[in-house]
Amino acid sequence: MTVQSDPFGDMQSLDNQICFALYVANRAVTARYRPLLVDLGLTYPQYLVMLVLWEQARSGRLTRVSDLGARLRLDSGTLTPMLKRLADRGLVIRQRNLDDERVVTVALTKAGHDLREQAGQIPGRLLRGIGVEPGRLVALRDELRRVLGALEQQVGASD
Amino acid sequence: MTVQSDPFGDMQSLDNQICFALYVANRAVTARYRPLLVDLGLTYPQYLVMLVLWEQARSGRLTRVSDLGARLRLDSGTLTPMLKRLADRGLVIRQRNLDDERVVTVALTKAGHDLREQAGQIPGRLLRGIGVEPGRLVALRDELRRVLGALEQQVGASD
DNA sequence: CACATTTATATTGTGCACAATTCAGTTAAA
DNA sequence: TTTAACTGAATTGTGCACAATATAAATGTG
Repeated sequence: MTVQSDPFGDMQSLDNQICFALYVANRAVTARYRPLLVDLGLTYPQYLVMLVLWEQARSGRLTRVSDLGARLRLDSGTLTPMLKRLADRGLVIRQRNLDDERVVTVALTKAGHDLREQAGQIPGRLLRGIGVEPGRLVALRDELRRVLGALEQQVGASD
Repeated sequence: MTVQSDPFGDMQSLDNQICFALYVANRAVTARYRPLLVDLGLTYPQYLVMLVLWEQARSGRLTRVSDLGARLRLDSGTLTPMLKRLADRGLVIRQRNLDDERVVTVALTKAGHDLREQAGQIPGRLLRGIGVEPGRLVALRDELRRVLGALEQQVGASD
């Protein structure tokens, strides 16, 4: 019923099917996080930043804006205002590095650290809410990583 | 080296791995479309709207804003300004339905129809650029659909 | 040292997403 | 038929993403 054979760009071509599925799935999953994250006063991208900061805190290393950017694949145009909002909420502190004043380091406040306990419930609640077998999710994760790996390896070797 | 065993929310829990991978992969793929779409003067969401309109045009049915919303899972808060931009570029015409003035139908202009020919090259160019075996992509598509199906079936039966 | 280049972040502007609200128009009920 | 409830789209406001540009600081070169 959904089979098509149009030579031109239609929603049935493989690339469209995949990219559209990615587009919709990403928003659907983010929407699943939303009600869980409002309790913490976080958006999903903010939650990702906090995850990185919590992880880094355990390793004892200072986190720079560029570290967050490398990890989350976001640039300063996205991160700077986001981090300012997190700072406004008292979860992080942004400060210029004394050695190299171009660098801004991002550190957790006590409130930022403490939030981690509440956040601990989220993964379980989300997985339960999705209602998909873990095996399927692992398969999805692996397929995503494979494609992502291929995408990030190349520079711009298209055409 | 990336194995962790933290009981609290960290980037290594399965849900974070999957959702983060989705988040990054979606942006990476959209970034791949961008240089191909600038030739058409479209963003990726605009391209999706055009794909639906091209498809609908072949079936002869009129497309309402709510049809686009149902297909793309977007609400009027996103679609209305997007469609206005497409109308400004002369690709679509928005008009109130005479029978039911609450409804707005979206129709392609000649320029909108004609753009389809150029768009026809995009799927192939994108797939070639990704450099991943079609088999893998099909697997990814199917896994995405499975999870998406599970997500969209439920209402809010979480907790 | 002076000067060009590079690096790290910030700023500006555009375009999604989405919650919440509004509003016109339709339908249903009293 | 007046009113109440509902529907479909538009509006408003917030928060990402990202391109392009700007700024300041560090680094390299002659």
